[in-house]
Amino acid sequence: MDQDERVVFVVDDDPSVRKSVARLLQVAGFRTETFVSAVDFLERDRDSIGGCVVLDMHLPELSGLDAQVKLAESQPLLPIVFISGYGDVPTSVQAMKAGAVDFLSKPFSAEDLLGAVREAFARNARERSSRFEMDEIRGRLSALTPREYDVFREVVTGQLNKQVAATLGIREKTVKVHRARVMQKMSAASLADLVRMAERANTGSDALRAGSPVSEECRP
Amino acid sequence: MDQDERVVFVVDDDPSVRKSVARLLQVAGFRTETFVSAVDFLERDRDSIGGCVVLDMHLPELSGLDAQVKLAESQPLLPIVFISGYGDVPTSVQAMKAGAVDFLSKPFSAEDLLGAVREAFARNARERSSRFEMDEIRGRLSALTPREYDVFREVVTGQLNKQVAATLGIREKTVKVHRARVMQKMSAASLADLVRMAERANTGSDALRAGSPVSEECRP
DNA sequence: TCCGGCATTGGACTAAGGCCCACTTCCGCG
DNA sequence: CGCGGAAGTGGGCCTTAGTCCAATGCCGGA
Repeated sequence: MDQDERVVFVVDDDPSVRKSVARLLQVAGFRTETFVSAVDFLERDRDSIGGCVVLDMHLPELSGLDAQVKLAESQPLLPIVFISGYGDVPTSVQAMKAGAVDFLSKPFSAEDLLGAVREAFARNARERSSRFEMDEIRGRLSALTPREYDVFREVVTGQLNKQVAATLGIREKTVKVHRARVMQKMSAASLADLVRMAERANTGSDALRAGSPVSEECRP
Repeated sequence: MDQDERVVFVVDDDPSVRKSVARLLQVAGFRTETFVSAVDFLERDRDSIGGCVVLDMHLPELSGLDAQVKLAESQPLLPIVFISGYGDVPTSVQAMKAGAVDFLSKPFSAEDLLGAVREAFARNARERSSRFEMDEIRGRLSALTPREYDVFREVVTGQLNKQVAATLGIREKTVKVHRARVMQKMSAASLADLVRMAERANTGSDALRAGSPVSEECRP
């Protein structure tokens, strides 16, 4: 799913735009797939496919913004480059706030589109590799038995075996056994490794949540 | 610099806008300061002040976008809420790409402005606390002697004292001494703590850089 | 019912880390 | 030129951590 599974999905109801955009991207070396509507596109199986979406803002049935929301809910997260004929400011701002890579007004230059698509690819690659890493860690984490997980949590917060034993109400000896198994199952060469894994497994989901909730700090 | 040092800086060349925006924010409980031009604002001493900026896009001398760039170069990083009379799409997109919180077209509703300012405050608070934490760590880090720093780097990658001694060409005994001092100076209660500090000290500057550079992954 | 996974503990032993104290060398600074 | 900080070295002692082998009790599935 690595190299050639990187596609630019072009979604526009105007055949001439689809054609010209697709050609432009193909000439630049991108693989493309075109869709007439967002609904069509969303029906396509996108599992384990990387790349990005060039999405027209004004589509029948499902608008660009709605498609963006739907896309954000599904896996894998494909960055969006919007293109729009008579784009208005609020729409473009909304799109950018929702994480779009760029918002190009037609007519746009080839350089602008290619630049945006490249940026989208880069973003997708980052997102992808960080997700891959996290899935890897989570997978190993799920292979831990409940008790091992208990020990894991305590250990990565810096507790000594003795302290872990006290909190869990077991012998220090037992903690050692669990701990050794944790290190094995997590493929951690050292405690430092384990701590780093714990960090990623957390910061990952936090990062996704960050930004939206209106917390306490926004009060005047 | 905590509670009351949170100000909304309102920058607009139109007196009536300044007045109404300031009043609106004050009624909502925000402290405000108004400026006629971006140049004026940039001259103000903003050290250790939190809050955000409500910035008009169309200003004489220095435009909103230019002011945004200048502001991004200086400390502290104040989130920007743009307001614009006849905003065009490319400008708004550019502003959002450069990290603006929102881009409101005049006339805008009180709710929209207040919502944006609250979001900006929240973002500022997050940025601030993470920066504070990082400064704290960096400060301690800079208190380490060169040798201690060497040991620190090796230790947080999970090397055993023996291995550290080998790479540095010193006795394991000496490593232990340095290591102990590192733990003290960094106020780390455990190796896990130390590793986490090392992570933050790194991810911090990385996070700021991320997003802009066009790396290798963007090729088709 | 028997087997395997899980949790638990024990003993013995080695390696590694932490702490206390003392001592030397080098180097810049007053 | 002496002083102090930084670095390196050493011994001793204790605590922790890691490892190998072994064993018990529990529970659910074949």
